[in-house]
Parts: sequence; structure tokens; C-alpha cells
Amino acid sequence: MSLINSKEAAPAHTVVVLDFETTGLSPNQGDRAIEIGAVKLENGVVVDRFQGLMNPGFRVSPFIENYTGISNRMLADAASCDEVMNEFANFIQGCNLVAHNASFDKRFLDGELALIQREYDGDFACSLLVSRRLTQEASSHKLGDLVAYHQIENDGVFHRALADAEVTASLWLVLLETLEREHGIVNPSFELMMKIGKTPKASIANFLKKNR
DNA sequence: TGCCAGGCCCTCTTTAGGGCCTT
Repeated sequence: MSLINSKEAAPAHTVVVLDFETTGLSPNQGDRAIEIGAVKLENGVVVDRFQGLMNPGFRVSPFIENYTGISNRMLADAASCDEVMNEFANFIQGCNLVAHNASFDKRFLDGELALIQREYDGDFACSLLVSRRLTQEASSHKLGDLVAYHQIENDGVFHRALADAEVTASLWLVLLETLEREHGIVNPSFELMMKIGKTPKASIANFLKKNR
């Protein structure tokens, strides 16, 4: 686990962009987190990072080993989910959160924090939902496809938590820039980004005009 | 025995079905 400078309370405008690697798709079916990666953004600048492998207490499937590159051998030496998630709960304190397909990451965040009786106080926004509204011409809104579409700088690593969190943060900044460049909305609030994600696609143009 | 996620969103919709997206 790597952790940098996370002890101070975050300013209200701080956003944590996070990504989980997990044993499967559903915590309700017994799946657990095996890696968390996150970057902390302040005014569009990365000021902190968090990355931690965690041992779920059982072997992961060959599919997950191949998909993520995270092996059972790597997890055998990792800290427990409890230990890592406790540190991560400290990291996100006072921050709003962003993830690509946030409903997925939120389920695992809620599930893992419930197991250690921790909570978070931020709101969760989804880069996938915002992307579907602001770049409707994109043929796919998979994270990797959007990275290529927007020519976002990357190190070629995908399906690892910190690498995916890094490019999701870059995507989030691209979406903020798109709002300013194409819709005249400068420095949109986190609350506005959440509303954009929840606004029906059919009425998004009018919504953006009203919020200039 | 066989099945097994869940939310969003579109359409040949709303008393439904299926694709997209996340691991």
C-alpha cells in the first residue's frame, strides 16, 4: 500500500477519483475488493495518490488473474481488506468521489466500509454518465475507448486500480474542459456534474443552456 | 436442478426486453 500526505482534512473542492479491482461483479454474491487505486484532485491538479492490494481471504479466479494481472501469489502477501480499507476511509474523508460506472465502485465501497463499520461523507459522481451526455458522438463509453477517443495520455496499463483511476481523473478533467469550451460553463460545481449525470439525455442540451 | 449483479438507457416501451458498462 502506498499512501502520501493524507492526514490533513480535504478542502471542499477536493475530488477523489477511484477505481476498484474485485473478485467479481457483485458484493451481494460474496465478491470482494482486491485492489483500490485513487488520485486526489484539487483545482484540476493531482495532489495525492492511494494504491493498495488487499487479500480477500480466498483465491481469485483464473479469469480475474488474467483480467487484472493480479495473481493469487501477489494477494497472499497483501494486507487484509480491513486494513487497506480503513486507510482508504481516512484518505477520502471530506472529499467528493468520482468513478467510471460509479454504481459498480459505490457498491464495493459501501460493502467494504460496512464490514469495518466506517462511512464516508462525500457524494459520488459518475464519469460514464457524464460522458454519455457530453460526448454523445463517441461510439463507446468504455474507459479504454474513451481514453483513445480523447487521446488521453496513459502508460498502457489497464485494469489495474491506480492506472485506471489516473486515466479516469484525466477523463474527468476533459469533461470539465468540454463544458467550458462547448457549453460556456466555467468551473462547474461537483453538484452540477452530478446533475448532468442524472439529466435525461433528451433534455441535456436545454439543461446545459440554463446552467451557463 | 439450475440459476446466480445492478443501474442506466433505448425502443419495435411503460403489464418489457435487451444492450452497455463495471470485475
